[in-house]
Amino acid sequence: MDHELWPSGGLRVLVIDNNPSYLSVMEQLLIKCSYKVTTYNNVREAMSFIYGNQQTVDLIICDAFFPTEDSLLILREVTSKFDIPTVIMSSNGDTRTVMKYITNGASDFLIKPMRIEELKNIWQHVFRKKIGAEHRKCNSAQHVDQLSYRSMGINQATTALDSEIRENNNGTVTDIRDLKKSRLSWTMQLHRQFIAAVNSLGVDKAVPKKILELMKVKHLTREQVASHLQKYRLHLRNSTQTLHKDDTPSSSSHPSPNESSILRTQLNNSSSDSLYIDQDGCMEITDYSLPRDDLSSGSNCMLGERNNYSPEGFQDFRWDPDKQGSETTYLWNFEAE
DNA sequence: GAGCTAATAT
DNA sequence: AATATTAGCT
Repeated sequence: MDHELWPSGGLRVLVIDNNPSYLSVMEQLLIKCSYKVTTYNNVREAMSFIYGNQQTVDLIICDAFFPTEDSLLILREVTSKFDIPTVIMSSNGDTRTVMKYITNGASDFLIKPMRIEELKNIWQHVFRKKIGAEHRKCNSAQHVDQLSYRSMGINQATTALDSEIRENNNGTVTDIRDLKKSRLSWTMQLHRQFIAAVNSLGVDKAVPKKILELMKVKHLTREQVASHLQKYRLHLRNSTQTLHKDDTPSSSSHPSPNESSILRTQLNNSSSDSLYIDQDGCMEITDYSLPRDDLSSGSNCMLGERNNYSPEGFQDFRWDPDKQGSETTYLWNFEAE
């Protein structure tokens, strides 16, 4: 692995704060920590600088401006387009605010006034991102990564790696914070757990809250389940409709799919023992028993992680940020016509 | 507040 | 295209 990781002159940090005097404070502190510093006191200029220098900005420190949306905007933009680790700073550290930024991709949240000790440590976010990216690219080369980082004397990086990237036997990501993208990806696995929950409740009795409880997935929200459920029901309607279409061409329509508890789902991946293919080329879920790795089973996802607030087998969702092949994502196959 | 649906935003 | 969020309603 080629790690031209430490830029010779120090990591290049871009600081954005609407208060110029605080900007210079930050600058001095950061220079003491031997970073290279660029400062901006307004968002627009900062953004255009980022666009022009995306390869040479290692880290962004951005104040949470009063119009919250500004810093959120930067955050989303930067994390989604350039993948530059971004640290938010603010004097207001209430949980809700912090959550907002963290869930939108912030690498860290620092509370003003900044202590120099904290700034000394922020370099690790740069490597956390890189490690994360490479880790996802070549799963088999984890050790190489760790070794090379270790050999570079970046002990904290490996510590961070060990603690931040946790996977269990199923290859399931165990903590949301390992994932940089902020959008949930409904993988086959996650969808199966969803289906299992829905089925064990009964299709008509399944509501987001109950499903969420049954799924036992850490950090999954009711809203996300609701959204998925909405789409799932759409899918159900759609496929039952297409099943019945053409038999009553003009006279009546049947908008009510209150059919059965038969669930038709179509999967883009034929590797499941609980599925078979029917005439339509659809796969039908025939085994409603719960998958081995989700609810009910005696499974306990213990891998000695520290913040495991789930003694009873909670999982985090498994989303893969750079899935190109999408071999794990669930596909809704609607009729093209 | 929870849930549903449709519409809209990202 | 998939997911998230919002609005209007029960």
